[in-house]
Amino acid sequence: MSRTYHHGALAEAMVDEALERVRAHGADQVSLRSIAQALEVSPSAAYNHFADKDDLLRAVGACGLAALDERMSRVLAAHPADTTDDARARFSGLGRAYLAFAIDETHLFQLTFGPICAAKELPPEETGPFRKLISALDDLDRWGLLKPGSREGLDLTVWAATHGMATLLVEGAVPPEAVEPFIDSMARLIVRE
Amino acid sequence: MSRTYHHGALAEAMVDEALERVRAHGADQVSLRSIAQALEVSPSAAYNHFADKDDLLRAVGACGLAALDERMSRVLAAHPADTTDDARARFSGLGRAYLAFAIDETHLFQLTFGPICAAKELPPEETGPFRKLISALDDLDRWGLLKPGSREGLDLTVWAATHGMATLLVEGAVPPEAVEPFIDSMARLIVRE
DNA sequence: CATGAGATATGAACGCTGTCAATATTGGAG
DNA sequence: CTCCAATATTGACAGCGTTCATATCTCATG
Repeated sequence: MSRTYHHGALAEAMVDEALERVRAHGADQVSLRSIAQALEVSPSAAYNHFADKDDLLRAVGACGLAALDERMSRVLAAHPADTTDDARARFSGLGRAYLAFAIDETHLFQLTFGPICAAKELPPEETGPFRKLISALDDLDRWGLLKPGSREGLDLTVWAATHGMATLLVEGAVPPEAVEPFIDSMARLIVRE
Repeated sequence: MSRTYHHGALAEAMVDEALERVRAHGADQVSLRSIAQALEVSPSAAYNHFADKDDLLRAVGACGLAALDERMSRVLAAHPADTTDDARARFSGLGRAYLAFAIDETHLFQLTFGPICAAKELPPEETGPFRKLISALDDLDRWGLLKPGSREGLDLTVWAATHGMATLLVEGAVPPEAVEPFIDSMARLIVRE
C-alpha cells in the first residue's frame, strides 16, 4: 500500500472529515476541496465515490439521523419497565433527547433535516426517531394516559411540535431554557391527570 | 437621467429581482452577479447598497415575513365579530394561513426562517405573525375556550407546532393533505368542547 | 508469473461565484 | 459654476464544484 497514491478508504474518510467540519462550522462552510486537501488527496478524487457534493453531504446527514436515533435509544433503555410513570418518562424523555440533539449538534441537525437531505431521504414515518415517538404515544394510549379522543392525528402533531421547537432552538429564535416549559406544556395538553 | 449609468433606485430593484428569483428557485440558486446582470448593472454596484450578499437576502427575507403577516391579517379581517365561533375561526384560520404560506411560497419561507435571516432579525415575539397568534390564544382564553390550566407556555407550544408543521411541509416530509388533520388535532388538544 | 481489466487517483482546465480596490461618472448643494 | 458625496464601472483575486483525459494501483485469471 503505497503512501502517496490510492488512499484506500477514501469514502469513509471523506464522510468522517466532512462530518467533523459540518459539526464545527455548518454545511455551508464546508467545501469539497478543503476536505480533499485535509486528506491529502486531489479534489476530483471524491467523484469516484460520490456523485457530487450534495451526495457526500447526504451521507453526513445520515450520520446525523443515526446519532439522533442513538440518543433516543438510550432514553428508551433507561426506562424499560412497564409502569405508567415509565410511559410518561419515555415520552417526555424522547422529546428532551430530540431537543438536546438540536442544541448540542445545531449544524448537524440543520443538515440532517435541511433541504439537501430531505429531498432524497426516506419519509419520516420510516425513520427510527419518528417510529420511537409513535410507539411512545401508543404506550401512553395503552395505559389510558391520553386525553380521550385525542389519539387521531396525534403522531404528526407531536412530531411537528417537537421538530418545530427544535428548529426554533437551532435558529436561536428561542433559548435552551424554553425546553422544559415546552415539554411541560406538551405533556399538559396530551397526557391525562 | 442617463440611461446607461446610475440606475437610480438600485437597492429596491435588486430586492425586487432577488425576491422574484428566490420565490422561483430558492435562495441557494440566486447569485448576486446574475441579479446585477438582469438589471444591466455591474456586479460590484450592489456593494453601495448592501454589505454583502446575505445582507441583500435578509432584505428579501423581510419581504417574506411581511407577506406572511399580510396573509394572517386578511384572516383576522375576515372574522372581526366577537363570537366564540369567530374566536375559533381566527385561531384555526391563522394556522391555515401560516401553513398555506409555507406551501405556496416554499422557497421564500425557507429563506425567511432560515439561518441567514434568523441571525440578524428581531426575536419572534416581536414579529407580527407571532403576536397575532398570541392574541388569538388570548381571545380563546377570554371566551373560556381553552382547556383549564393549559394557558401557561401555550404560546410557544402552538408556535412550535405550527412552525414545525410548516417546515415539514416545506421539506416535503409531509403532504399538503396533512394540513387539515393537523389543524383538527391541534384544536382538539387546545380548545374545550 | 505475467497480463489485462477495473477501480482509484491525478492534473489541468472551465465557468462560475462573492468580494475588493482603484477609477470614473453623476446629480445636486453651495 | 464648481465641488462633493453618492453611485456605478473596470479589473482583478481567490475560491468553488465539476469534468476530462491520463496515470497508477490492485487483483483475478490464464
